[in-house]
Amino acid sequence: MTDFLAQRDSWSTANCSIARALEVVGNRTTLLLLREASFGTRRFDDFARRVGVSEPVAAARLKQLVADGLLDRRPYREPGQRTRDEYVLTAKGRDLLPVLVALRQWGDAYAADEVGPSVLVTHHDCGADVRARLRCDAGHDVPADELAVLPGPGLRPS
Amino acid sequence: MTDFLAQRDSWSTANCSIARALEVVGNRTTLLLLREASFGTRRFDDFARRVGVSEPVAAARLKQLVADGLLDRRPYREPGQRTRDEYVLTAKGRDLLPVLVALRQWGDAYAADEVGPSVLVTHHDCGADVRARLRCDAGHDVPADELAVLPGPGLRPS
DNA sequence: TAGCTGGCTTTTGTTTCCCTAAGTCAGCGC
DNA sequence: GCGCTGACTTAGGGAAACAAAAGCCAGCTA
Repeated sequence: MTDFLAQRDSWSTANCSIARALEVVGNRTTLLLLREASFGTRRFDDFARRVGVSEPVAAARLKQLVADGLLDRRPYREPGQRTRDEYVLTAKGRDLLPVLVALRQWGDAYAADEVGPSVLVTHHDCGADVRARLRCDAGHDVPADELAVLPGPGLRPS
Repeated sequence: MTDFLAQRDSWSTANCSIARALEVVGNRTTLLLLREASFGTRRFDDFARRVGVSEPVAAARLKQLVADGLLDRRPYREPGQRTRDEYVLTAKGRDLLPVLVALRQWGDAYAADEVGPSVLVTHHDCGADVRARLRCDAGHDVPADELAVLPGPGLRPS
């Protein structure tokens, strides 16, 4: 980490994966729409109402999420209803679930109601609470102070 | 999940932990400043330059992060230099690391350079890559399709 | 004590995000 | 074929976030 920090100024943040991810989801409304999609919401006006956002904004953000490949838009038909479009998470969108779980976990710990969180996320198979944990590929749980940051192959001089 | 969705409209998102977390960190610059803090950056102008943000914005966001308890501001002194203030992560701020790791992971997978990510996060003790994983308290790894969402104690009627 | 440097603040202007209110359009039920 | 409903789009405007440029101030160094 010390070595890393010493050469920290030799490269730019142009290739930072966090910054790039935030260009796609770095905005409140987008993440809340993904929350709703993960809850199973599919219809346009449900998204707008449940997220608490106006229709023009919901339309613009949903369109962008489809363009970015996080949501899939496809026609569906309920009996006795006309054909509609629904929005469902793609694999790319589902892969953001750890971000949402980690945010919820932090919010539960530091910004929740006194009575507790409004939503519980559990493991469907066993009923236990689900958390986002840092683990290394060798299988260890990794506390924050055991993280090391190193320059990677995509490092660019600034 | 189906039961949950059926009653989804009976409560509001006023007590959503994700929304509350996003009121603190739901903005690109704030998360990038926390990224820098997690890399070990401490000085004001290093934050501004490395995040790529103007000084007024860096000053405002850092002040807010201190007010929110994610960063601690304290005086320090390098030999031969005058006293300065530095910004270091608090426990509350460190608890956001899973969010940053999850974002980086997603960015590495879907938005990284062809040559690879610019930064590697590893376990200091064993050198293996670190990831944010969903795990339940019973110890199982939880894939996205095994998540269940249930109403919690802080649920509010809308 | 005069200058230099780090760490901000002030000013001004632009862009992005979001709102409300109203309008459009397609298709099903009647 | 007429209205209704769901799914948007258009128009107009306010607030927040950001940038560039410049100024201020404290405390070392000389």
